[in-house]
Amino acid sequence: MAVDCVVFGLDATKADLRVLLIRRAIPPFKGGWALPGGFVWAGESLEDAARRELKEETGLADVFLEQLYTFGEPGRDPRGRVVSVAYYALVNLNEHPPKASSDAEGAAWTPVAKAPSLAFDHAKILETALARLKGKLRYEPLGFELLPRRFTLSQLQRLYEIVLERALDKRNFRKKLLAMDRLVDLKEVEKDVAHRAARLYRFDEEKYRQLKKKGFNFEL
Amino acid sequence: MAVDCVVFGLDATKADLRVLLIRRAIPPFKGGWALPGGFVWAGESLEDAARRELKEETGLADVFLEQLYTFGEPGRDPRGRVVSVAYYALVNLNEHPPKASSDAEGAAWTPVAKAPSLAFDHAKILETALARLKGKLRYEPLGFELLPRRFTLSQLQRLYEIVLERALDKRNFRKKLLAMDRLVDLKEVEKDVAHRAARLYRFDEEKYRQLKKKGFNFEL
DNA sequence: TCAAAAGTGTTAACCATACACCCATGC
DNA sequence: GCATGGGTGTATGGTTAACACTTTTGA
Repeated sequence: MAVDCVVFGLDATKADLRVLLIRRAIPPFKGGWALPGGFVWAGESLEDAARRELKEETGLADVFLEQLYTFGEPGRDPRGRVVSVAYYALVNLNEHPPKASSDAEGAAWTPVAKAPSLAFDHAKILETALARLKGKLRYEPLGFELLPRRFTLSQLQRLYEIVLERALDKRNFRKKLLAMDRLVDLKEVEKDVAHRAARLYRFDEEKYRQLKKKGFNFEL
Repeated sequence: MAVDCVVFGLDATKADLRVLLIRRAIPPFKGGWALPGGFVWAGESLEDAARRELKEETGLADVFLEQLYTFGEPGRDPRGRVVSVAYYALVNLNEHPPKASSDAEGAAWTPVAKAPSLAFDHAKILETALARLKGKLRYEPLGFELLPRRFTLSQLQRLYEIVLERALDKRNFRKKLLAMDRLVDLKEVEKDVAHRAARLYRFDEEKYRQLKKKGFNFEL
């Protein structure tokens, strides 16, 4: 019984979506790239195991984490029958620089488009996670997890464009998001930018939870 | 490592959604109601295990089956740590009368609204499956799995109304579904009904698969 | 003064919704 | 002939989509 984590991060400056990979320190696939993960302990819940492995292997803690899918084909692990429950996590890359430790000889934020070949069936897990992220972003405001707490509307739009892989109209995007009334205008602007400074916003989680309970629809 | 199955069936005549429950033949919870399921064999995939258990305990085979969620809280099974991968299945109740066998002393189609208390954390699994069914029905044409191969538009509408738990407008429903162009008019009508006979349709799976590849949207 | 990104409204097409009556059939 | 459910169209309001220019700032 194992868990694996697909951790997505957004590099706001370089405009690409990245995934956190580790180099395996132990066989099988020693030295190869893989998703962070490992075996579940006896008294531990699956989500706790995922968070523990994430912490151990990459230093990340307190991130958005959700169950993705369970992979259990008999031949997926050369050591024998290992069923793995995959989770996906979303983090803001700038606030969460990863550091390597114990099980992993290193961790690296790799652009998803350029991911190397991965150990086990991790390529398939990554693909499943990407599909889920794209699907979910369209009707739930997951995206905020990938941004800093204070962000501009352009950053938010860029995020949607990167994940959904298509261009969005600026005016329509703003209209729609502001109409959703989930954003709080912080009445502040960016500093030290070489162009007109943009307003900063934050996501209003409280309002979001209330509306979600009522069955509100957040489709983009 | 176990699997459990939430099998939904639609009783077209009585207009309710049912779930297939078994009476446990062995401890723990002997004699209590539970979802069909059991342990995964060594060389078997998770989905194969789910199908096997379904066949053994209820006689059902060749049904629509999809992974739902994995439940792994340490205390969920009194025998010790058992992680269970839950699947949900959709069947047409009239074409699939269940029969009991081996592990189960009986299987019964129970209206979901009146489900008895269930063994293990099966109530939670059922709840999760219901939420998934409702959510998915809105943007994927899952519903056809619950109907006979040949059905009327009224049957289809009733299904949506039962699962989504709200009334739908007849004219708008027909317009929308016919516009989706996923239904084949069989140029036949019902027989032996005490009112005007309705046209029969079938679902066009081929067209559906093609459109799905192109990212078409089936929202109702 | 230039470059770079922020910010802002209007129009037209489309889609969702609300709504009521006649039709075919078996009893 | 009546009860039952089948089948049909239109008008309105709201939502989405397309589209271009001015503003602010720092270098």
